Amino acid sequence: MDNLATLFKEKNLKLTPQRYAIYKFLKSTKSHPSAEMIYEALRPDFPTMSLATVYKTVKTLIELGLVQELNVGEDNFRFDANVANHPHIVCTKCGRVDDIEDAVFEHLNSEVENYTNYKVNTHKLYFYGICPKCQGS
Amino acid sequence: MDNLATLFKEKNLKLTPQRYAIYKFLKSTKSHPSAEMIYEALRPDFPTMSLATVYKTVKTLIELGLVQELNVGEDNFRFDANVANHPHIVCTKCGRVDDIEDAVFEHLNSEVENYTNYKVNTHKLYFYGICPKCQGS
DNA sequence: TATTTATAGATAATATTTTTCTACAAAGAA
DNA sequence: TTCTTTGTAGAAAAATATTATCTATAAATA
Ligand SMILES: [Mn+2]
Ligand SMILES: [Mn+2]
Ligand SMILES: [Zn+2]
Ligand SMILES: [Zn+2]
Repeated sequence: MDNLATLFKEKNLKLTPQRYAIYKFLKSTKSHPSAEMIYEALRPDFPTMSLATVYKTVKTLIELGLVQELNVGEDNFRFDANVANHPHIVCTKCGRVDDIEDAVFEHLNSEVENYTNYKVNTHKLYFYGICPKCQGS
Repeated sequence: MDNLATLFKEKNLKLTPQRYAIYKFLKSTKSHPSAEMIYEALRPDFPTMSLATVYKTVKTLIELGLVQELNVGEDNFRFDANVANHPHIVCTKCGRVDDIEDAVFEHLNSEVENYTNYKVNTHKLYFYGICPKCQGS
């Protein structure tokens, strides 16, 4: 979090309270929130902060390589402060998005180069199923 | 294409020229067009057709199981008349979306169940890279 | 023929995200 | 400290993709 100030300074960006709070919140959660969810979560502490600030900030954080964007097929984006490429799973019943821990699929990139003439750089992998909580009900 | 008429009749849906043309176009192409691209492609033959009709028709086709929706991370959806679950690759330079032929990743669903408590039903897998044409330039 | 039903197209509405504008505050220079 | 520059928050408007509403029409049905 200290190198955060350094990184912002390097890019001539200001580490404002709003930016700091949004990044800290994303770092603290595994819920993969949308812009709206970030906005609601920080509203108690930042009642004057606008949704546009959330959007502008996550965009800044993405450009800095501090956050990645997930597109699980909803009508909005979700954000993740874990910038390593890792797979996610979406509960099709309640909508929650979880990490799949310890599962590594990086070998898929080179594997798939046998089936295409593309130069493959990365991939996005989303699983869909029913979460433990929804399996009960 | 004959069972198409039967299927529509079963569901009390009318196989209108617009619907037929949209489905036929999707069947004929491997370009994974967006609604806008479908609209533009059919405009010469259907100059009065509205974009709303394209949206309503692809939705209908999806409900019938004749078309699937792709979300490669752009600001819009793309559509595919190949409804089998198959992986795609996106050129990050020119934006084209191609099938990855013959590569099967269905085993991933059960494989990933070892790493999560979810009941896994399906997945979406998108690769990103540079297409042969863009590698040249 | 008369009537019902589905739908194309026009238009308005919705939702998400981006842009514009302005006042302000932090940082830097004098 | 004062002056000046620069970056940004927030408000509001705009842009974009998609969906819903409404009506005339044409096909299907009675
Ligand atoms: Mn994650
Ligand atoms: Mn395809
Ligand atoms: Zn659930
Ligand atoms: Zn390309």
